[in-house]
Amino acid sequence: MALRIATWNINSVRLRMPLLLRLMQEQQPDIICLQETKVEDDKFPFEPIRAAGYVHTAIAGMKSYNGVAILSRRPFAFEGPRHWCDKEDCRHVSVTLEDGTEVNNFYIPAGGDIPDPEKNDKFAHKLRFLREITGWFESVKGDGKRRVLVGDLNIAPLEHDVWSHKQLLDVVSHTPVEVDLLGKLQSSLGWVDAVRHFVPETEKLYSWWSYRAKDWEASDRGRRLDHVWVTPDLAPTLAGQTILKPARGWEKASDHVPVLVDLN
DNA sequence: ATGGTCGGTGTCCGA
Repeated sequence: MALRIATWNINSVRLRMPLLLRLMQEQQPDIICLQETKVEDDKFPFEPIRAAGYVHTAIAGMKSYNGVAILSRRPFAFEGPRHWCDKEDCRHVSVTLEDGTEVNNFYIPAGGDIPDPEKNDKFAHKLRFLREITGWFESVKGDGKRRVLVGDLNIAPLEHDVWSHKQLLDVVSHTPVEVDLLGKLQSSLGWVDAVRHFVPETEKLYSWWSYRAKDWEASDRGRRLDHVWVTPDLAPTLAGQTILKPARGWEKASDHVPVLVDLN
């Protein structure tokens, strides 16, 4: 059975409900993983989402910051949110589909501006978060479960995942220390980057463009911060990818665009 | 080298 999964840092699910409905109609994903929903669970806008056919939901939200959600047309089991770094800051939900595939949706800490964990607690948090989830996946290695990992990982690992490798080497999201830790996370279960599976590493690829550029499209100073990974047993089922760049030009756009992957 | 813009909330913080 085919599965289309989408990940999107929506930057407020309430403000961008019309865009979420547009994504559903245009792309017909089976599963949508959202980050930065920025809403408490009792205020989550279930009604329009259910009406669009996404009747299965797993959410973990808080006031003002962070927040993740999995919206699905397929049934799943939800074991509740997981907590990392001794914080309940709504950065991860995972569910298990009926065929046993586990879907993990992460919002990894952005890490602030200064790429030094000694001087910047936010960067220290980002590095610790990466180490903790790596340890978690290493601990479940060998359990035979098929897994998908998606989300705003807030790291652009490859040279051509950023507009200028040289100019971003000291910029949080592309520094060697976090790229190295993302590589260790990727090694934990041998995760396959489902988008780069189809697009050569020599080709520029972005999923985020800053709000601060006068003309995001003309300057095109993007970064690929949003990812879809699958465990090696799922790699043969990969059928396609879409980074929905036009969504950056939608009215009242998020600064991130949806990333979609098709599995057979 | 600098500052630029968003969203949610509250008169700033985090991205």
